[in-house]
Amino acid sequence: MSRASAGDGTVGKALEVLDQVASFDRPVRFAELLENSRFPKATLYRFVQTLTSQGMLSFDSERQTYTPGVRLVRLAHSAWKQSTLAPIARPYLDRLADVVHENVHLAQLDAGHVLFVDKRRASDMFETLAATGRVAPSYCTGVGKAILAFMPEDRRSRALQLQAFVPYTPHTHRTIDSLSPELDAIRREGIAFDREEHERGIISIAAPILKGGTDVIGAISIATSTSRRSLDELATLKPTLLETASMIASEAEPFQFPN
Amino acid sequence: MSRASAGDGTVGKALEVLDQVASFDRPVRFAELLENSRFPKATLYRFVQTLTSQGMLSFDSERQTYTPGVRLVRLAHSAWKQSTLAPIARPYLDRLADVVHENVHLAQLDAGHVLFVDKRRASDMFETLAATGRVAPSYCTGVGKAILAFMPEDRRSRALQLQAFVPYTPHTHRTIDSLSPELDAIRREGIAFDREEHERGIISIAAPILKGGTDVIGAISIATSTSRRSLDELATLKPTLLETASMIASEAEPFQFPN
DNA sequence: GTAGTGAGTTCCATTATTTGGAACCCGGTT
DNA sequence: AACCGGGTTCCAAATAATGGAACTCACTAC
Repeated sequence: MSRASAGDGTVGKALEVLDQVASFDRPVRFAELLENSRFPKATLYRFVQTLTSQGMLSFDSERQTYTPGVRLVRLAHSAWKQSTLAPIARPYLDRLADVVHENVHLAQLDAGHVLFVDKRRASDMFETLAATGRVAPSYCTGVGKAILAFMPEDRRSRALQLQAFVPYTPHTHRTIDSLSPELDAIRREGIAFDREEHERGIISIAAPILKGGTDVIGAISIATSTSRRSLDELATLKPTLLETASMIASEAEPFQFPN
Repeated sequence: MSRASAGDGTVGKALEVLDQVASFDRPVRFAELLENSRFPKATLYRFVQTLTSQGMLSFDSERQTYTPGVRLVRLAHSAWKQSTLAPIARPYLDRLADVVHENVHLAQLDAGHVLFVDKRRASDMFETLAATGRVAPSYCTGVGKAILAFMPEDRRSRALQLQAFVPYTPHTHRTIDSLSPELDAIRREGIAFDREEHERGIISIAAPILKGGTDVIGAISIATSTSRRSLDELATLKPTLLETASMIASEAEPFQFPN
């Protein structure tokens, strides 16, 4: 869970606190933060004060709770437009969603987690916004495995180290040892499947987006429910998916994306 | 432009740098930052290093440029869901967009700027995501003026102080003195209009979202182009807009939102 | 080919900020 | 009236930030 080196001075510590607040996913009281914090009361207090005064946190004085602040929304807009595959991939996702009439996801990796940076939904057009920025584990999602499989060895093992291997469903991989052979297979096939590993009844087919044919910079997937489609049906979409991925990759070529 | 007190120590300074990078809205070289920075070279350099290592900035090593980092996208997801009117307002915006078949915006104020936190578009469903988090000046937009008009006197004058009064179009207010009477009118009417003040050919009608009938926590607007509708036609939507605003307000009642 | 230039990077003694234990405040118990 | 626990403030000691200057490296001009 912890990011980079804690050796990033005061700023790193403050951002750690910010992450902590965000990780609650609900308004949180100072005391709750204190419990789970490595910082002493006074120190944590000052951080929270600073972050609030900076608009990175917002404080509800009636309930005495903190939530991530609106300033982040502004900053993220800029981040999304510039550090993300989303703007480039957008037209391709549109087309893909149009053709397959299923959910389409675009993901990148951030500190060992799959970060959904864009989404198309066949039916519900508003889910999109709410889903952007959501994170999911990499070891049990299609996009996650697609990215993992094509990462350079050292980064992969570091990313895997961060995984908790929570058994979400009966099909979830429980150890690195059971996951590794599948990653080898994904590397060979160029395609990954999510076989109800993260959520019961949800399956997906995913392809890595490979810059220069080798470096993963993200992944796209088509996801659906077992009631709508079978894995075999999804498999027939492999050529379409791969083609889309490679088009995105070639357009992204000139840029450098975090991976 | 500057936020809060600069007295927020190292963290505040680092965030200032982050804002600076974001404000470029394009990949930016270290030297460019240095030019417009109040920090000496070595200091700025360390900030940029720290922020990059923290994932708040991302560095393109080929071009030697910085952009806001993906970590922000993750954090913003949480912020958007919790510190924003968006989740509450969502169903109401949907309904409103359905009825009027025009662009519908939801905005809040962040450090003197209008921050669009959600959007519905009659025609293009994907604009939404790209538009969220965008900022606009408050003195020349419908939502901005609606919010300004209902802010407490002291906050309003502080917010106005931050405005540059850039003359975007011939109709843009050029001074506080020309704006003030209109704000008085808006306060009386409960409704604000954008009469092509920000962008030629774009008009809107906006209503504040008033918590407890008095405290502005945001605004909604219906925007369109002069080629589609006239100001008078927009004016007929006043009751619908006001009703929607008040419904959002009453649902938001129990929470505290930054304003 | 060598001096010059400018962006980016590192060094390190000085300086300013952060740190955190402890004490304090205050509304709500017992 | 004493107690409690979350929240807030204080301040001397410890630590991290600061920034002027020096260095590297790629590129250009002469």
